[in-house]
Formats: sequence, C-alpha cells, structure tokens
Amino acid sequence: MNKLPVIAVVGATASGKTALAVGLAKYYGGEVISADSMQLYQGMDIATAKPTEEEKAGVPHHLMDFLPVTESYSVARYVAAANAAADLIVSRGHIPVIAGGTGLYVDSLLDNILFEDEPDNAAVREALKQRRETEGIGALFAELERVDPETASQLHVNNENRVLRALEVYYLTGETISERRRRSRMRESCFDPVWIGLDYRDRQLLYDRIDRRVDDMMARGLLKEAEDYYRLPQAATASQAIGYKELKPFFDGVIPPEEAVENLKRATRRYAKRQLTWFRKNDRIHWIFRDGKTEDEILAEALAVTEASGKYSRGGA
RNA sequence: GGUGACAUAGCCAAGUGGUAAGGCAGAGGUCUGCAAAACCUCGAUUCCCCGGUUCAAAUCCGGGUGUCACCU
Repeated sequence: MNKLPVIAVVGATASGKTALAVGLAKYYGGEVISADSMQLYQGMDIATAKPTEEEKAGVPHHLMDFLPVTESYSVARYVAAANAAADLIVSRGHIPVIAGGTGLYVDSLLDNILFEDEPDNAAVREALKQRRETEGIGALFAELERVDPETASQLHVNNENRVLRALEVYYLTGETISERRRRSRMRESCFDPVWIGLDYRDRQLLYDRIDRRVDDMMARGLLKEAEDYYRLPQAATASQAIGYKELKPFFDGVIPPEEAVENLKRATRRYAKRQLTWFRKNDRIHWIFRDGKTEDEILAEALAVTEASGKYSRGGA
C-alpha cells in the first residue's frame, strides 16, 4: 500500500501552530486539517483563537467552524471526518497538513485507531451514573477489577469518567475495553506523516505568550462572545472549552473581572502543560524550539525537516 | 530618636518545648467514543542571622539585621 505523505504540526496552545501550518501549506500546495476539539465549533471564534481569513491566507481549512455548539462530538467522529477530508485533499493532488493541539485526535487519526460501531449507549450510561450515585465509585471500580482487571489496573478509582466508560463498553458489547483497544491498533495506518512540534525551551516564554493572548482576547470582545454563548443551550463538549467557564463566576458577580481573567490565563497555562506532556512521549516529533526566532526562521527550520524527509514535492496542484 | 509587633517554600500561611499542617503558584505523569475534559504524583534535613537555656528549640532568653505600625 502506498502511504499518503502528510505533515502534522503539533504543540501547545499559543505556540504558533496556525501560522506554521499555513506557511507549510502554501509552500507545498497543501490544505489544513484542524485537529482541535474546540475550533470545530461554529462561533467561539475569540475563545478558541480561530484563525482569521487573513491568517488562513487563502489556504483551505477543514474540520473547523462547522459544528453547532449544541452538538456533542467525539474522537470517533473526528477520525471519520478527518479521513474523509484527507481523501478529498489528496484527490485534488494536495498535501494534508494536520494542525492542532488535541493530541488524542491527532494520534487517533494518524495511527489509524479503529473506532467500531457501538450500539446506542444512553441507557447503559445512565444506569451506570445512577449506580455511581447509589453504590459509589468504589463499588463500580471493584466490579471493573472483576470483569476487566487489565483496564482496572491502569485506572485510578477517582477517575470516574474512565471507570464508567470501561464498564459501559463491557456491558454494551460483552467485550472488555482492553480487548477492543488491542484490536483498534491492528490496522496499519495509511498515513506517512512527518511530525513537527512547536515548543519553547524557556517555558516562561510560552506562558507570556498565553497571557498576552488572553489579554488580547479580552480586548477583542471575549466577554461579549461569552455572554452570547451563555444564551444558548450548552452541549457537553463545547462547554468544556477554556474561555467562557472561567468568566462565568464574574458574570454571576462572585469575583471581580481581573480575577476571572487571571483564572483564565492559569487554566490556559495548565492546558498547555498537559498538551506538552501528551506530545512529549511521541518520539516521532521533530521539535522546533521557538525561543527568540522569527516566524520566517521557524518556517525555514520546519521546511528543512520536511525536505530532509524526501516525502514531498513542492507545488502541489 | 523612642515604643511595639512581626520575620516559616516563589507567594499566602498553621504551628507557643517533642522532631515543620494546609492553600496558591509551579513541576512531572496517565490517557482509545465529552480530551481546552477527567485523573494521579511531587516541594522546607529546616523556620532571618549569631549566641545561650534544655535530653529536646520554629517555639524560651540575649544580641544583631530587616519589615511594618504608632509616637516624637
């Protein structure tokens, strides 16, 4: 099988993925597939730091700004949609540039994780939630230890989401989540990616950038955007976004605005740290450390990596 | 100049003779259908400095330094 050459641009929030992805796409004649669990929502433009038309510079962006905030999403849906987008891009003779900070999405796509169809699960999940209330998480964890000791040994009791999910899969399919996990990795990926990661040697520089970007978001009307958002019914996925929920206590009159902004910055810093933890273990990534470099220098460094791989020819269509 | 209070981790801070709580910030990590979520782990061989009392001192005593408050 001929694998599809793709470029993956990853890194923490505010590390400059958008600009680099666009730069690479322009150089090779590529199109961007966003791998961001929040930028895929419609609206939420300021909070999710969605690129403007100007920043996109004419490069088509897929899986961005298409889903109503009232709708929930999942990795499984992402992988299916991103594969379709990649097919489309390749059929045009272009190169897919996957760019985003949602590590789970990027990895699942590029490693071709198989998400099998599951029967409708609402009832089972509800029943489990009910039991968590009445019996407590300890009892459910003990049950998981019985039916799927392998998964139980990898989970902490307090991680209720995962414990519940593991039991849900078991009751839904009659199969343990560990068995399914094994099977999900058996198909070889059809992608042949070059991974480029953006980071700073000096973490403080990243944090400074984050702080500045939050201030900038406030200046551009984040409060207004949040107010509009709270007028809508909230779906599970979108409500997890960093941006509005940190401002909520201010709207409720519980804390002063400066404190809400400070909390927002801190939440973003912590998010960035978690992203780095995720990507750090991926040893296929060629890291570019931005400290003190210009956008041009960073693009040049990235191009040196992609060119050295010998996988791409310039120009595209 | 005088009087008094205080000095504990990057910050806030408990501890008044028995071997340094807690919170925040920060760091490291886990991750397969809500992942910008959820979850786990980690800071003081030492309490401003010097000396003394005591089996034992962050805790008591003396001196020094610093900060703050009030007075002149």
